[in-house]
Amino acid sequence: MKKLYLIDGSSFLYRAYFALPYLSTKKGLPTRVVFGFFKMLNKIVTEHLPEYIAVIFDPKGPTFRHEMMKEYKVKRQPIPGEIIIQFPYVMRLLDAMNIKTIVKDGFEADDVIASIALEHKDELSVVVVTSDKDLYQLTKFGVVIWHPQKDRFIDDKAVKELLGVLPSQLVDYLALSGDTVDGIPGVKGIGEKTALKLINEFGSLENIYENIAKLPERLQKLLLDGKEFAFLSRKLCELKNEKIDIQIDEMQVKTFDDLKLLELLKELEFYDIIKEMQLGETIDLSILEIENYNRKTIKSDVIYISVPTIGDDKKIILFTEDGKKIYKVTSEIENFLQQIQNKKCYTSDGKHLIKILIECKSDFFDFFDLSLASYLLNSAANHMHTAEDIFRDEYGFIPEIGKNKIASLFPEDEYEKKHAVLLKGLINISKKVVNKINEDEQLLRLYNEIEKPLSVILVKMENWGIKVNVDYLKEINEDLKLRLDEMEKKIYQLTGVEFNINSPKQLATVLYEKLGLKPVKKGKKSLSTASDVLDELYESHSVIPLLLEYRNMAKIKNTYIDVLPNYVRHDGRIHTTFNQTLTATGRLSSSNPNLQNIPIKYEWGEKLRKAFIADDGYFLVSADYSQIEIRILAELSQDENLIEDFKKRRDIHTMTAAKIFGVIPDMVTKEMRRQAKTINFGILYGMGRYSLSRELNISAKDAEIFINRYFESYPKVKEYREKLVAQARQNKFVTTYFGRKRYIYEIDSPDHNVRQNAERIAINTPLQGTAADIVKKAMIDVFKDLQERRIVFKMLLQVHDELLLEVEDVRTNEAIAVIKNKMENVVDFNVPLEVKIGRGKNWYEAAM
DNA sequence: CACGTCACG
DNA sequence: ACGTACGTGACGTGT
Repeated sequence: MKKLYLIDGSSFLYRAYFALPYLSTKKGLPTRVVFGFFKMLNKIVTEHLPEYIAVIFDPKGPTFRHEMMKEYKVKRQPIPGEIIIQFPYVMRLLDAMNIKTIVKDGFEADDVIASIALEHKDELSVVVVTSDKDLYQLTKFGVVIWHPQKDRFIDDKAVKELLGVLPSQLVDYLALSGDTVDGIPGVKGIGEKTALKLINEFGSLENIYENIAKLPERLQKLLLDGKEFAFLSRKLCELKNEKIDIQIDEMQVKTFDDLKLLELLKELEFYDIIKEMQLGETIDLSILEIENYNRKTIKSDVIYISVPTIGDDKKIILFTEDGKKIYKVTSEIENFLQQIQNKKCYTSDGKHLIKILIECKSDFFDFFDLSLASYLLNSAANHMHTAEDIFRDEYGFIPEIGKNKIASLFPEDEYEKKHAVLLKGLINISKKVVNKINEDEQLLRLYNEIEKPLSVILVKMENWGIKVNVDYLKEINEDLKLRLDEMEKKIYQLTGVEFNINSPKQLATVLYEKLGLKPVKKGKKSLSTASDVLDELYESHSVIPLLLEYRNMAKIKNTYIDVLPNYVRHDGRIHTTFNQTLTATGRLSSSNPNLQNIPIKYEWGEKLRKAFIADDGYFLVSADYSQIEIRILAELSQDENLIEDFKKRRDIHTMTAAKIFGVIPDMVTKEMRRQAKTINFGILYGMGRYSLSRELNISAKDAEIFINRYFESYPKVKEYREKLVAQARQNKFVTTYFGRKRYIYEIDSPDHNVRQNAERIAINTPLQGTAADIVKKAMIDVFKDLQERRIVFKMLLQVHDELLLEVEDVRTNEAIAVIKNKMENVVDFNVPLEVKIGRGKNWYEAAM
């Protein structure tokens, strides 16, 4: 007889959760539930070989609770958050495994399982996979239970052996003993032993109560007190036979969707499973050998180039023709570069290759930058799309000589060997990635028209660097040191203790225990001393203002003034690194050092920015988009009111204030404008009433009123936000104006917090991302125009909505006009873009 | 290496 | 009942 396996989904979820140790991806996504779920399910599929299979869940997934139990206020163990978080992944897993998932509105999983089992019990051998004792009832109809923990089949006889009662008595037994796992209350004070004795003596619940007088007094009392619960429990346990509209064909076992499954397993970082199942394409590494280039004639039209970073001075290039052999270029690099001018070249770090080209004074030639394409295809990946990242994504491991067996294949130097293996895999991946990006017209355009040309500019920016006045930094550092010493002493004086102010833990002890300050604002593990908390305590102790100032100064000293001079190279300039393939939204990031978070506020921020200077004969020019994200919101939502405000060049926060407070713009006070500004930003971030109330220090109710007033004033904004969430829910991704994609799988999470966070991401990403696209395109346009005009300039920094350039002083006026014009006309929106631009001998002046 | 904190947009 | 804004990078502390 053919086999039908009905799997109790929640049973698997819990089993996986409790049986395994904590497991999570690099980014912190817990994964043990999906892992265990897969293992168990895969075992069933591959070892039991059923012809039909289905997994059944309660209607609201793992968060389901019996409605009836709510009425009776029966407490069930809360669902572990881990299970809730991983539930969407389990659903994706089932989808990828092509296994029928059944969730019936209004029907408990148990009842659905029972109904289907009974429907098919005669023509199929039905196996119910569960550890839920409720379902053991089914054995009386010849249905067999597979218990995943005990790893055995259970039939009607086995039920009697295991529990001591017949399947037909099971409900009455559970009505008394309860089942904590399943949330069946049972009768208080009666455990498995007593229940068993009673059932075996009297047979049924009714019979027990009829003969209650025969029982000892203590038991009588327990039974009478718990009578309501006993019958409720029984009702909960009874399986209903419903009409479930599922055709047997729908449950037919199919082969897995290997591609989907691989994607998911990679995302969950289940590399062992990928290997085990041989899902990743196995690379034939055996033909690899490394040979010296020696001015060889390169025959192939397609080559893959890798430039390993060995040391600063030692340059080597590895390349391969059609993946047949790896060649090493250590000398004759110019000759090599000459030869490949007209070939189709691939590489996984374009910026690096361009730097080599520049160093070798070779002409620029075109190549395919795998990392940029890989980034566009999945910007939400939790890595930087380096060669290793891309390789690991595909094959599930990183070649590591020594640990890995492939090591023995290489007689050459280890470092090169590792790269040779990478190279071989990356060739295969390149082909796939090229195909994938060609499928999405918009991503292809982003690649060709934005990311690729931008990478060339970024190289130049990194190479140029920005001039820093180190002497000046040392000077103000002396000041800073003195001031910090003073403040330290004062803080000790005011608190009466000497302690490490930089230790949040010690500071918390001093503030909250020694000084007995307020019952605190917030705190998870230790009590928070964050600045917003201290702000609220501002009046309660004279040390608080000092602490805030001390923190600010210490931060600027430790993070900037002490550190930046170490980054200044012999040319007197700091060369940051711009990462083009990191952020989920499409922004750049800057590191080593990060020049996108140089302080600007307060006394010391100003002082610091004055250290970034123009060379003699140059000016720094700073150009920044004003309120670009709100303008983009106006354009994308096509909200007439918002568009009009910008068209008439009105102050947007004032206009918002006028609308939500119902006054004319002239009546808007500073405080009203401030609140409106907070709301405007909140809208961009998908903020809710609670966070707004916290931010504005008003009640949640008032915050809600504000938000409602906002949406009444800008109705299309509300629509647009809702549209984005709906889009995300449907596609599992959102896009920017230019079609940049961000996948958001969490949008389906049953966990309220996770899902709401996903919704905020869905709202914010198109706005932040479109801004990022616009600024990137602006960089390209500005660069090109200045270059065509032969203006001597250096593009130095991009700080999300600001560009900083160094321009020859004699043509600064012209350059300013060009920059402003290009930036404002990057896109043809209904909403005007506005750029504020200034010049100066230092960054502070330029951005004033 | 995680955490709390804080710098920027 | 709970916790609460998007995107980053870097520092010091403390396990």
